[in-house]
Amino acid sequence: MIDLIFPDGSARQYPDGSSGRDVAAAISKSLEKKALLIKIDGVLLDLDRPLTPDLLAGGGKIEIVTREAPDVLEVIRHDTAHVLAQAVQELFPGTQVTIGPNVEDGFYYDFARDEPFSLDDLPKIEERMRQIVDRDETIRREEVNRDAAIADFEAKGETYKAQIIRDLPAGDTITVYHQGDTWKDLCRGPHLPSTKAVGKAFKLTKLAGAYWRGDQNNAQLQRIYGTAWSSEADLEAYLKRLEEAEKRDHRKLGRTMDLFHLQEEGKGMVFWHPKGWTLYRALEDYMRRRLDAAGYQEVKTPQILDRSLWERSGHADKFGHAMFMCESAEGEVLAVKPMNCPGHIQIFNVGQKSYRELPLRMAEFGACHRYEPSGAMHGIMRVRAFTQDDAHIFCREEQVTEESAKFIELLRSVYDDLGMSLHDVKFSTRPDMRAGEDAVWDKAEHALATAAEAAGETLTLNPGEGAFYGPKLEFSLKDAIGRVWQCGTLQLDFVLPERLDAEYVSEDGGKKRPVLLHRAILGSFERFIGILLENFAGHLPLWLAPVQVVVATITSDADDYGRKVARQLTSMGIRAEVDLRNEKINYKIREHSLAKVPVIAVVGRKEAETGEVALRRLGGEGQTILSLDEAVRALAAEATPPDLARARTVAATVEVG
RNA sequence: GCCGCUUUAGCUCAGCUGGUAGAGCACAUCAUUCGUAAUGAUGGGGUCAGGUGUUCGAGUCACCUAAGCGGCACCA
Repeated sequence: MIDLIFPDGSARQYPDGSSGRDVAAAISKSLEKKALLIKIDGVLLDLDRPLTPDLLAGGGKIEIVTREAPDVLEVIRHDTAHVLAQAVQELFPGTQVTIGPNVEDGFYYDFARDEPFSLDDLPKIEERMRQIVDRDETIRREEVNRDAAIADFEAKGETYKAQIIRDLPAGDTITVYHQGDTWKDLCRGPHLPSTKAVGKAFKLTKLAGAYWRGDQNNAQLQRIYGTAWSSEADLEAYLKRLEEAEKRDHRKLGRTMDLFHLQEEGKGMVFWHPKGWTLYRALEDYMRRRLDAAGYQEVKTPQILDRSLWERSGHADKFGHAMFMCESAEGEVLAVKPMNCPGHIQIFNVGQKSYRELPLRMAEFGACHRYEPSGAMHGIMRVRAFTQDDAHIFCREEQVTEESAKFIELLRSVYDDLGMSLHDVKFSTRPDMRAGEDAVWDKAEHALATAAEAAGETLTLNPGEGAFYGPKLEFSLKDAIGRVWQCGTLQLDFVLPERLDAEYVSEDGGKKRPVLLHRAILGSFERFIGILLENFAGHLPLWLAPVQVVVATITSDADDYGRKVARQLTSMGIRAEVDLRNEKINYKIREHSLAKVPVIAVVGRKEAETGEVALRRLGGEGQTILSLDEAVRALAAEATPPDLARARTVAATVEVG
């Protein structure tokens, strides 16, 4: 007999070899009908899996899992991927299956087939998938012998599957799942009991090429992405959400808000229009104040520098293919800077530095150019010409922890001011192609991880993804449709100071190498502004909005007063425009609302007489009537950047105290 | 860079199986002076991404190139 403990704490015995289905059936017929999986000690298992003693070693706590359980969605998605694979193989004989994991909101499956799938194939595949669901094919787990399984898949021409089995660790149990009598796939499971349970709340969403095992030296497979949900309503809601998110695309907002454009002659290079540049400057001014306050010194280094410097730094070797080179009339070859660090080290190297000057924080809004691969470009988020909010902190080894903590605190405060929340913080360790001794890497990785953890960060390990000169922390944000972008970064570097010969005089009078911290908070202004736009769907906070207030007149009787209102706002530093056009107020409001102007000050004959303004908020319906003085004061206060607002509060407190 | 898709007026998009380009918005002019998301009329505007080919004839078919989009790979 086996002993099982139920969620309410009660214990019951069942005959050896009982499955979750037997247990559910013993409780009630309706539960058996609804049961899809079971959970033993927190682990999901097939409903029909015989409960052998080894499965119950963890105590034998059982839960019967039905469609409503949140865990089921993951299984539904994975099963939908299997149904997809079966449908594809039924419709396109000779297509090999490879892997089909879940991703956020759905799944994909990679296929090997000489002929490409076309978009027109997707509805046909979906139709076949629905048929497979209707066929209610039993899904059955089978443990198989490794060699036999390899031979079996080889015989079917499934070389990728055979390869996957070969690469599984020696002791692993190899399991195959059958869907009906004719189709099977290598899989660890668990799965639903039959294809009927998968349901039809799925949709194939996109087609893409993807390299086998993520390596571009391997064959390129064809990936079909899909989404799946436990109910049609959830699917509908998801598709609706996607549609809404697409409206927040920064490329679209850039056009409708007249912020920037890109064109063929400057691939990956942004033309900032007046309004976009105003936003950019508001952000840059803010960052400059924050850096000044945090003890950074701003510098400016040359845009192009002799190739030899990049050779010494190691960048030419690793990134030469992605650097823009230029040549003088005399034939000297210079590189357009792809980054600012070598330049900053040159400044550090002038004269003698004492340990007393460390930490030395050198900042630059550095315009960098990189020849990014054509397929990598994306709106203004991934471009070839961009400006980093870059800084390098030269410090002593024992200052790394404190400087890292200070940086993380600053980054958090900036993101907070900008209304952005971090998606995650990754810790990237030594890559295969790198500079520096392993002992140095050991030290650097340890120091950076310890510093980050001391600052209270939860890190996601990202092995092998560090910079060639050191490990890094990556602070990522999400765009409108959930893609993750690295923005902030903190990188610890023992290598470049060595290569470019940076040194300081230590307490004992000897020469020492400083440790170099590379860091950025926004990452690049271009990317960050893109994310900012998507995050706010264009409804920027007042202090960042390019046009903060439009004064809109109702009739020409109010023209003089309208001009006066705009003048007063402008005199208080508010970015205000006046719209005197002979258009209906409805039209003006619609137009400025579409342009995402946060505040419209409506003035007609009434306001001109009383000396008031009617303020209308973007997206809002009502209006607030204030006297002109009050309105100007309130808007000026609201338009104050958050750091200056804090400074004022502090100043006021001091005065009162 | 790789795979797939797309490219028609400033923007969003129509254009059937090849017969010589269309709408709405925007823009200009005129009329309208109006109270919180589109006033009306008139008008101008296109080497149909670029190139080569097939054809009596190409926006439409084929091929090449480029850019953009969705992924993959890359990301100092």
